[in-house]
Amino acid sequence: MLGPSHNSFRPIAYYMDLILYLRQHITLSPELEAQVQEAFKKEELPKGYRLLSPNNFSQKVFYIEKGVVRTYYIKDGKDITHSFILEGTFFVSIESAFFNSPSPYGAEVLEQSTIRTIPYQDLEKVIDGFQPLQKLSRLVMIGAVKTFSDKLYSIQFQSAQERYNSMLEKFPDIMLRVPLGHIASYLGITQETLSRIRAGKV
Amino acid sequence: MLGPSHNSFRPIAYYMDLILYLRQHITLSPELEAQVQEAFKKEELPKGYRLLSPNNFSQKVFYIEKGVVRTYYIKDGKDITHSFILEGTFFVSIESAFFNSPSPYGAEVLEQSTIRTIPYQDLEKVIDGFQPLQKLSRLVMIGAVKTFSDKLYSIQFQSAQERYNSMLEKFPDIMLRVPLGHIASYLGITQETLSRIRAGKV
DNA sequence: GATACTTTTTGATTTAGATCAAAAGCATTG
DNA sequence: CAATGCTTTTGATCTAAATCAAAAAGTATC
Repeated sequence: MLGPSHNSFRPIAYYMDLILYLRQHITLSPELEAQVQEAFKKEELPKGYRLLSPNNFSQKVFYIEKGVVRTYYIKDGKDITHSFILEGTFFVSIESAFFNSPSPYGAEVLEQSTIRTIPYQDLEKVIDGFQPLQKLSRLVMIGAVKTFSDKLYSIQFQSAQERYNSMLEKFPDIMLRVPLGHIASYLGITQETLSRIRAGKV
Repeated sequence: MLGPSHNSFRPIAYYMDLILYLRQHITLSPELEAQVQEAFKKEELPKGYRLLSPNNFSQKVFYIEKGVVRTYYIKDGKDITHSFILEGTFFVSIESAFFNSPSPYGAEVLEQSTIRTIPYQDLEKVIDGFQPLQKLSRLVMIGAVKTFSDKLYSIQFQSAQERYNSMLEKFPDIMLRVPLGHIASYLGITQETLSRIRAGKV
């Protein structure tokens, strides 16, 4: 799953239109803009809507204009949060789109969200036709690598307490928007431990 | 640190010339080939050679034609292996090259190696000039994302024993080429624990 | 406002793996 | 082939966080 690149200074805007997002990063010709508008289908999705199910194929690329999406997988029957994806972020199942295998992850909408969707094949065609998009797509990938690299570091080298603290610092808003259990599994700890950390009983 | 994309079926070739590598993935015009040959400086580096030091800047992009490189960082005074990089792989400090901050990681040569080097700025220029390279660089990024994603999964959800087993399975050669201590820190465990696992005393 | 359901907290116990310390194996070198 | 310096293994103890179980708090429903 290619997720957020939280590292890039994300404005605390609760709406990030796709075209505006692109304009922030590259110069859009009217032609490209039209193609993007056309190619990315826009949908309003309700809380709980399942964008993809674990162990299924999905070659769709999503862009969150508004809302929160959670990706997760099922390990030993338990639901583990893999990432939270906020407005202004692309995501896609790496496994499905790039490696042609089923996605181990599922994705569900946590709040009523506005999401734009495009099949990966179509996106590739659009990208190939426009130089600036090629550059942007590389940047998006770099952001994703950084995100994973940072998360790996935190899981491998930080204590539960440290991870909680830095999450509070980096994403104070997410802590308020999603239930504790999801936060805990995202941090790689149990809900009980997270509860104890919050209570300072640790 | 952008590391290996082990997922892509890497041949057990102990030499992977840069041009041959590129030819496997894209069509090289004679012009592009000449530019690549020119731009990537080739060096023979001895065991122990330090390609980059933790907490320094380095905007260089490396490609391993032959040998093994280890990236690591220092956590609480301890040297922790972050990745092993084998022949046929590009790597670069994400932090330095893309985010303009010092690299938390160092990199050292573990065996006498043949390595090609290019400043990131120069590489960007070459990439921008050639459509096929743009595509390839996206693929390399995707591979890196997958590698991190997989490693994150294994650290977060597999036991030490499981991680050891899957490493044995995926990279039997690496286990024979590098000292145990490096393997252990790469797996996120102590050398003692790894030793016990190997002895089946766990 | 009592009933049922969900989420969070608290408590007791267990465990995987870390830490500390030392012994055993293995190489290199003079 | 002793002497020295690594690398790996073994042993004893400790600890962060998991697990299991239940209580408390919060929210929604009739």
